[in-house]
Amino acid sequence: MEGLTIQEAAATTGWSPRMLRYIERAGLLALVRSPSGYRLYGPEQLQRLRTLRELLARMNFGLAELGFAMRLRREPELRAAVNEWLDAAPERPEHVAPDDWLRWEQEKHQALIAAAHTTEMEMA
Amino acid sequence: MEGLTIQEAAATTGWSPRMLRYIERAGLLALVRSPSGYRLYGPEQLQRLRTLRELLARMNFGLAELGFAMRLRREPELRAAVNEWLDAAPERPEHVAPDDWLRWEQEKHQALIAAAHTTEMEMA
DNA sequence: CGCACCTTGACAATGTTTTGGTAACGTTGC
DNA sequence: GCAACGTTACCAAAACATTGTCAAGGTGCG
Repeated sequence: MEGLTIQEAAATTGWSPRMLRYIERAGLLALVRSPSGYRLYGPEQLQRLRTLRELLARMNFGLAELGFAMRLRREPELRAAVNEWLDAAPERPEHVAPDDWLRWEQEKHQALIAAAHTTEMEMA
Repeated sequence: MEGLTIQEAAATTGWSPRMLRYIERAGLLALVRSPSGYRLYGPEQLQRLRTLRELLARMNFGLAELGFAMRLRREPELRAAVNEWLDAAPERPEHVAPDDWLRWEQEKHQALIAAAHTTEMEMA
């Protein structure tokens, strides 16, 4: 009785069973297993899964990116290397639009969104 | 004369001209432009591009991930949200293989590589 | 036992990112 | 002015991420 099965968890979190397995495999959620190997979802896991949904939707990124963020925490070498590279940024060009790249991350999506239906620009 | 043109830069860094434009657009490298709009690559940029290559190859990730790392630096809200979610990790399950997820990031590749042609396993 | 659930693994459809090519047009240098 | 380069903008192929589905087999329970 210690926890819901995958299908029940799917029902209450909005993820599909397939995705729940994917998320576990991605290392984003650790689960207890029943003696026979069934995944068991406790209240904490369920909460975490719901929060995860909001997080991805709200901040506009995906599981892969979150996985990388996790990697950055757990691999000091990786973190160091990435930071070192990013720190070396203060570029030659004095005249750089500092928020230029920001557009990029958004446009990736908007490009398609815009293509889909050309309306709905007011939502922003 | 202040800096190489894109094709010259490509030649000395190993990136294709196409990729050099992509990298700039991704906000990973800021460039000076000539009066007529030509991208100009100085020694620093060239060095940065070479370093970038090594970094990605050595730590096994891509431009998108680096872009996200950059996003994490520049968007406090994002960083806070991600950290908050990850901090809530100390899971129910006491018995978690701590390096389990690591396999994932690697297997992603191997899966397809193996599927491609079942030969050529010796190349590794 | 039988039925509905679970497991892993594979194959595939879809969506997105990465990368290349090409077209249309401006720049540089001889 | 012409050849060889640069620019942006677009289309397309390849790679990867996301998601579904199905097969083969184990588990739980009436």
